[in-house]
Amino acid sequence: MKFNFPKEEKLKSQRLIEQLIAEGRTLKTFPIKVIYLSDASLECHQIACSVPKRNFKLAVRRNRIKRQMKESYRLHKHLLTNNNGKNFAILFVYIGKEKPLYDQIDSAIQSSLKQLAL
RNA sequence: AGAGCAGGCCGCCUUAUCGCCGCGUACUUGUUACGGGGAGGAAAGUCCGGACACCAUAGGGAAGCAUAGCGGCUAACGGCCGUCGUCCUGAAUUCGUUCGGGAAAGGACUAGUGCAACAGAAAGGAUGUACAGGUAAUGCUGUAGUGAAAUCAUGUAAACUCUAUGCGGUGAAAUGUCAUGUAAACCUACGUUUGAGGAUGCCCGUCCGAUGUAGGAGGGUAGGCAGAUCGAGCACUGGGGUAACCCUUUGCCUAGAUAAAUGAUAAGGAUCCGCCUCGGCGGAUACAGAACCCGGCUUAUAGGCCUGCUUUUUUU
Repeated sequence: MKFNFPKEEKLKSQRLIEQLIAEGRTLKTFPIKVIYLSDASLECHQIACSVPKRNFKLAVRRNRIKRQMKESYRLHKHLLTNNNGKNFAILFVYIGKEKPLYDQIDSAIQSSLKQLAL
C-alpha cells in the first residue's frame, strides 16, 4: 500500500476546477465539505484542498489546515482505490470556523472517503 | 542585586515513522538508489528608493506630488552618519557657562492674503474718554489708560502662499522565446497617405497609422524554457574614516515553488507559569508563511541574553 502523494494527484486544471464547482456534487461531514465529480479524462483521482479566507485571516493558519487535510487524504486514499475505473476530481473545503485538531480532520476525511467509495 | 531609560542580539531543541519540492552523483535510465539542501526578523503593510523590462516618444508648458539648516555616506532615497542652532531634562558652576541624556514637521512672513486668546473704545485702511497744547477747521499733537504690540508694527508657513531641488508612464499576471494552431488566417461593411482612427492623464508639440475599426463565421489554448536566484551576496583578514561607510586578503554558494514544496503524527527534553502532599501533575512557548531581486521605513512580537547610562539598597 502506497502512502505517497505525487504531483499527478493534485488537481491543477483551472477548467476542471470551474466545472467541479459548477456541476460537482457535495457531501458534508463536519467540519469538512467535499465536492466531487467523476471525469473520464482523469488517469487517477485528483484532489485539492481549500480553506476560506473569510474564516481564517492568517495565511499560516490556512496553510496548516490545508496541509493537515492533504496529509489525512494521503494516509487514507486507499479507501477509494476500489472503484470501477471511475476517477474523481475532489475538492475538500474546511468549513469550520475554529482551529481544528488533527483527529477531527482525520475522522471526517476517513468517513467521507468511505461514503465516496460506495 | 533590584528598578528605569536607550541600543543591539536570539527567538525552542532532539529522535522515530510516513510524505512534499529543487540540486548533485551513480547505474541496471526509473513513480530507481544514495548524498546533500529546503521560510523570516519582520517573509507582513506595499509607504519610499533603486535594479531590470516594456511602451506608436519620454520634448515644452501649466497643474500635481515629494523634499527642506550645514556637511557627508550611498546605485539611490523621503534612509543613515556627523555637526550647528532651538526646545526639554540631569549634574557641575567662578552664575559667564561647561558636561551628559533626549525631542522634532529648523528654507522664506523687509511679495501678497489669512489668523492672533484675554484685556481694551479700537488689533489695521482705529481714534472713544479725561486733561493739556495747537488750528480757519479737523485725533492735528502730547499725556493718562488696555495690552507682548496702539499708523511703530510683531508672531505664525504639520495657514494659503513663495523660493530652491527632484519626479515620463506601466510593473514580473512586465517581457522574451519554444511548442501547438490556418492564428499577421477567412467573410461583410466602413475608411485610403489630401490621414479613418489612435498613443502620450491635460494644453502645445511629437509620434503611430491599413497588420485599422465594427460585425459575422469558425477554431483552439491557458503548457515548457528564459526572466528567476552568483548577488549593490555572506563570513573573515588588514587598512582608512569621529561615524554612516569605503578599500582590501582569504574562503563560501546559502529556498526557488507556480491551484503554489518547505510538512504531518508520535515520543522525549528545555524554558516559563500555576497547584500542592516537594515529588509530581496541569498548562503555556509569541508575531507570523518566500512568489523577480536588492537598500530602507513602518507596524506586530511570548520569552530570553548582552552593552551603556541613571538611580536605590547591601557588602568591603
